[in-house]
Amino acid sequence: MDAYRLPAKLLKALAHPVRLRILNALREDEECVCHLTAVVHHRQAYVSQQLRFLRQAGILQDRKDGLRVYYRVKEPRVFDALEIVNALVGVKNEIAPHQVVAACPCPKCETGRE
Amino acid sequence: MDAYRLPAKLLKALAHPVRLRILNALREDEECVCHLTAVVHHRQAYVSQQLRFLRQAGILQDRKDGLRVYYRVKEPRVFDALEIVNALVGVKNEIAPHQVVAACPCPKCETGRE
DNA sequence: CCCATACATTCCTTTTTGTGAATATAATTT
DNA sequence: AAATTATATTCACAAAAAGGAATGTATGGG
Repeated sequence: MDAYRLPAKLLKALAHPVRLRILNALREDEECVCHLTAVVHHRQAYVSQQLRFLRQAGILQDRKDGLRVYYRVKEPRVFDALEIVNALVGVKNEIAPHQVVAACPCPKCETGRE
Repeated sequence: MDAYRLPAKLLKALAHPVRLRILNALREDEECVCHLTAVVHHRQAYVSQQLRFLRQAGILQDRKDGLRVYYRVKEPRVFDALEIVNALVGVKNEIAPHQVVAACPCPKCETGRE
């Protein structure tokens, strides 16, 4: 009967400030955990927890490459939904094109620093 | 700093099966509490709780008319967001054009029965 | 004024979620 | 193989949400 359980579950995964922030960092490209940790200003273990939450909700997908794990958004349409929500509450979050973070040792930040 | 708190709060209000069901009943028009209670198959007090939740989140608006209180969705754009979410999880909830409910004594259901 | 009806609120208990701390795993380097 | 680095998991506790039950309020009718 409940055609509402699944969407509710997805919405619940989205309904968290830190997770929204992570998703916003994944708007244009995949990122490694160390990068997300730096961007989001939380401990690595905590970020991993939220990433697992988003992964289990089917929102994120991960890819291993050596020591690093890269996360990406499975379905860009989530951003369409989030943009509507942002508009409804009068918020616009800018899409930063891969913020290079000093604390992040990943290749993408490395080349940005060169 | 947190441009993510507000959207997260709105999403949390949406992230609940019963509340989604209520919203779906409000797709095309306002409805009174007694009608929503009948449609949603929950106790009136419980429905009132969820309605308050949605009202406090700024999603619903109420209008008094005699004994009855009619609720309506403030911003139809929430349905756009919800439709994307539904599509993402592979659900489509049909828009029933004001289901006439036997248990509901409101004028809209009355005229439907005549 | 009393009663019935429609809706709201408050209180309480159970369950779920949030978050920190510590620890585990797995690939890489030396 | 040991150490290092990147990431994941587990445990414990606090905080919040879910939901039931009882009760409160307000409007309209007799």
